[in-house]
Amino acid sequence: MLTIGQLARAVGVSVKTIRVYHAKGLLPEPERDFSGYRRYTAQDAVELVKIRALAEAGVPLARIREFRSGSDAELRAALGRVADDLARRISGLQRTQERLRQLAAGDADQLPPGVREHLDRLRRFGFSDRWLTLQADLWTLVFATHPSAAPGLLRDQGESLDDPLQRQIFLDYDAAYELDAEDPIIDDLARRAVRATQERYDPGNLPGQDASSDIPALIQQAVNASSPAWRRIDTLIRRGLRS
Amino acid sequence: MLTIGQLARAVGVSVKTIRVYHAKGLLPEPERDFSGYRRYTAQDAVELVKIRALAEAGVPLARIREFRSGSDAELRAALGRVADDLARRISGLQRTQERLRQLAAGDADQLPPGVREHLDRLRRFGFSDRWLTLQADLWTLVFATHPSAAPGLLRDQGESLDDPLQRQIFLDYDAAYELDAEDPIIDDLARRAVRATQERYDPGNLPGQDASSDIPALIQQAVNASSPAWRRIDTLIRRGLRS
DNA sequence: TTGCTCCTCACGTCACGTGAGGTGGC
DNA sequence: TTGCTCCTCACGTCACGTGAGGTGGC
Repeated sequence: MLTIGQLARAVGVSVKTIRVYHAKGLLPEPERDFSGYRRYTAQDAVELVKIRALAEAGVPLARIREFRSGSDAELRAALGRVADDLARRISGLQRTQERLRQLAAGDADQLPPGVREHLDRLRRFGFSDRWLTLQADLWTLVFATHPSAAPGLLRDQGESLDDPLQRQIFLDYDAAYELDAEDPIIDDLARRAVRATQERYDPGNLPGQDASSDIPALIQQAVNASSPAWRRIDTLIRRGLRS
Repeated sequence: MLTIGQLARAVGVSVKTIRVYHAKGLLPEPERDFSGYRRYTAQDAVELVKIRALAEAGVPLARIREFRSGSDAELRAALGRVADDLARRISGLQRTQERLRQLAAGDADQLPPGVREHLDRLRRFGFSDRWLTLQADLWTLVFATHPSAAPGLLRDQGESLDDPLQRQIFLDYDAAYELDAEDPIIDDLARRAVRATQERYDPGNLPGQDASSDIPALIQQAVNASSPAWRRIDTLIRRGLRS
């Protein structure tokens, strides 16, 4: 009944797409008329609509062909999984859309909300410019990669600065940058940091140690790279928290 | 601060993706350290997150590069358009998901709902097997390609069969299949069909003539191909409806 | 007759993925 | 030292798109 062009228009695909599906064995080659043209039935159109639904859902063509050879029950189950996958992809795209709207609304080249204030506090407490730069980079990165978790983490960090004991540990950490890695001050600093962390957080619930976020670990690595002393403090703290 | 691998993990892309973005000029090449490794700042991560938002929204990489060179206002407007496009794509995917769920639930290899009954009626009215097959194909195709409009069109078709005059026209159409294309019966039939159509529908609101659906036209073409007499009827009816 | 559609190769494209073969960092 | 990461080509892949060069249908 239908030529390849008519079928293509009916289903909303290109002629080439249909020919590719024939070549890959997704859609059986139909009868040819006396001049060699493919002639399609409505059943072919129904098949093509099904194939398109799967292809649009992101299923690779090779897997769609496998579906055709499986049993009806298998196919049913596979379709369910594909639909679930698609649901996840859709919500991913909705998050992408949200980010686009945010980018369209404001200029994201500035510091994330609250970070400016956080940095101002650090400056007043006497932290070094190096530490401030590092913190600016850190929070920019956390906000860019984990927009939902970032505000909570920043608030937590702000609270820990309220405690003079904690604050002193951070100040000492900052100052340790230029120390020799073997300096005994470093061992003392690491011990205090471990104790303070254990008092502040439940064990097994340390911020930045949860599986959902490896960003702090990355930051830590990047931080470590810049100073042998900082590298040693990190090693000692990790050892202390594990034992 | 960050190596390419760390940046990749932070943003959730592959190392290769980042290198491709450098090669295509989407993301500027960062400084290298003394051993030739690329070293990224948090700002680079923010840039990369923006690029990914656009890429995930389906914007071609070449257009993303153009965005970077445009003014801020242009970029803002372009982002809005991208977000709108994405919204459309998302609702398309939601329809795809709905189709997948339907395929997972029931076996779609059978006739669409109501078509079986329609065909039974046609048989009782004395239509030929050829006509029944054609109608089965036609409705299967319409339901596959226009699932939301199809039930209404089928109901409309059912109603027109209630009218003995209309029904006779269809029966004569069916029977004309084997007539010579020059047979005067055909001219009479075409005149009656035009009159009935004009009485039944508002001019400019003929079903299947609206822009939203070229399916009936395709079907008609396919139908025409099988009989010179039917081809002639179609030509005469179109001429009659236009004048 | 003229424009439109169909046919089959063959090559192009887009956004990466995958080694190959070699070097640097903890 | 050993496994992991980085580097630069070069080629592969997936799902089509795009001619090339030719023929059929209204």
